[in-house]
Amino acid sequence: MAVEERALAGPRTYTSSFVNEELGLRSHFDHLSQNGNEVMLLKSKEKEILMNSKKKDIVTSDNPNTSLHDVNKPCLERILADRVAERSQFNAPWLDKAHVKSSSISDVLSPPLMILPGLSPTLWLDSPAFLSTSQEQVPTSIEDFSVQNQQVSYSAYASDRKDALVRRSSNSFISNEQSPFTENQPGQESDLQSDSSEAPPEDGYNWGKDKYNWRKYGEKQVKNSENPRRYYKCTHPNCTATKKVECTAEGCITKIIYRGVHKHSVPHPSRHTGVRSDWQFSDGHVNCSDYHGSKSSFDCQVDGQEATSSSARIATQYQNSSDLVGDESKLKRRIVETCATELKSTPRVMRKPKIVVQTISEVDVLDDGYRWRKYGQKVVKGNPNPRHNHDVPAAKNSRDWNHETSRMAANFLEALRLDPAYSLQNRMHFNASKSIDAFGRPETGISFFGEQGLANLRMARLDPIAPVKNINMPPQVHPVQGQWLPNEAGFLTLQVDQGEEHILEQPGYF
DNA sequence: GTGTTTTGACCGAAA
DNA sequence: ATTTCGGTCAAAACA
Ligand SMILES: [Zn+2]
Repeated sequence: MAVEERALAGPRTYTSSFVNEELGLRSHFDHLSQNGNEVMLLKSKEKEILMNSKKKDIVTSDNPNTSLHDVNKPCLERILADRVAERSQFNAPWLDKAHVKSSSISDVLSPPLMILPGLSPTLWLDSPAFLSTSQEQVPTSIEDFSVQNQQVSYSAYASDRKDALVRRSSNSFISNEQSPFTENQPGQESDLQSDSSEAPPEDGYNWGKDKYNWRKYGEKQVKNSENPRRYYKCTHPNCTATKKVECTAEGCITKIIYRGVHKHSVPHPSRHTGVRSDWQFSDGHVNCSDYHGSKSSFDCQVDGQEATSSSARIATQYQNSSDLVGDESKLKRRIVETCATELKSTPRVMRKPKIVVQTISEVDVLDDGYRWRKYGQKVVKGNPNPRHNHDVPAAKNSRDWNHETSRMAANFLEALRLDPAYSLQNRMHFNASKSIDAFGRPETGISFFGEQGLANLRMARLDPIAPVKNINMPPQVHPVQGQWLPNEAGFLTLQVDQGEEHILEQPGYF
């Protein structure tokens, strides 16, 4: 493959700066349901944030001094996953709901987590999103987004051994893999790596696979890492998404770094009637269209009156709509995931994975019709500490601020999507509440704040006009440039990168 | 014949 | 100016 990355795209009309991404999730659930298997997500251990200021990555490492490390305690991720399983109508036999509701969450939320007054983990899990039935899988809360997305993002799959195992030889499990949820085609799968004799990861959770097809284009031994780094590029035409994977000799994935956003749908597992959802998050509106043509949307509105310099409220409503707008994603992001390396037996499948890092946005495609490759970044004079700017969205006016806050919120969602427990384990302050809105409908709210910035996400759930099924995707992350970084107090805050002004200067955005 | 992986070369950025 | 490093290229090998 050659140089399409550098080819100039023809001028395009700017429409939106948001991301459009399709993901097929329902098929996963279908498969899980069909096999009647359980979903197991191993807990993440407590993490401590380390900063590589040069790389602008957040790296965390194991902190053995936490209760999250205790295998015997229920894992929040498991709990959340089980909720998903529950909602998806497949078994999750290991969940002890009574236990969860009574005390286990508190155990999971180990000391580093600061549970604010008013936040009840039980309440959190009792949010409408979790209690909704499978007939109305409307993402009504952040939890909903995060959990469902975790399913997608990390391709959690049933612990059925055949399915849990990588089915190709060599290291090609990284690339060109069908979804583990795809129905097994006996003839096809037989020639693949027969790992059936090996023990699958106990968590039944394949952290190395995802729903895209990748082509390896390089491998390098990087410093300070005993494992080589392998470079992969999405095989989809004109897609610039890449990922880097570090693997032990045994095939245990220790680190995955995603970069870029796929500009296409998830490659469809053939012959499977999966449900695909298209999501668009465009200027206050989240539109969703699933595979069966049912469409829905909800508004993500910023309440300007509450939008002060320190807080904002984003009200989310669900409503029936079909105004999907063609939009191309212009966001390039980097998602770094670091996994623990405790794999004992099964090669190529991560055991007890550990998701660590946050997203770092990096735009290389601007919406001016051309593609741009970032070649440098510089701290501007007079800005001694750019990393600590923009805790509070900087804006020229309330609309700017609203947008910025909205993007912060979306990034928060993304953070949770990557790891629902992340915010907890990294001392992200948040608060959650459950209440009844003016129309008697339950609503779940979550607020998060760091050093200075404070933003409230308040998502009111409205009963959809028509039953909305299979809405499994979150609003897409706004193309904000920044990352979640711990501040001096150890709180995680979104840091909007300096030197990325082009983001804010996108026409039609502010 | 096509698509992918391997692997040393190559390149730009930073030290 | 030179070295180091991370990332990419691309030809050859491979499936
Ligand atoms: Zn792609």
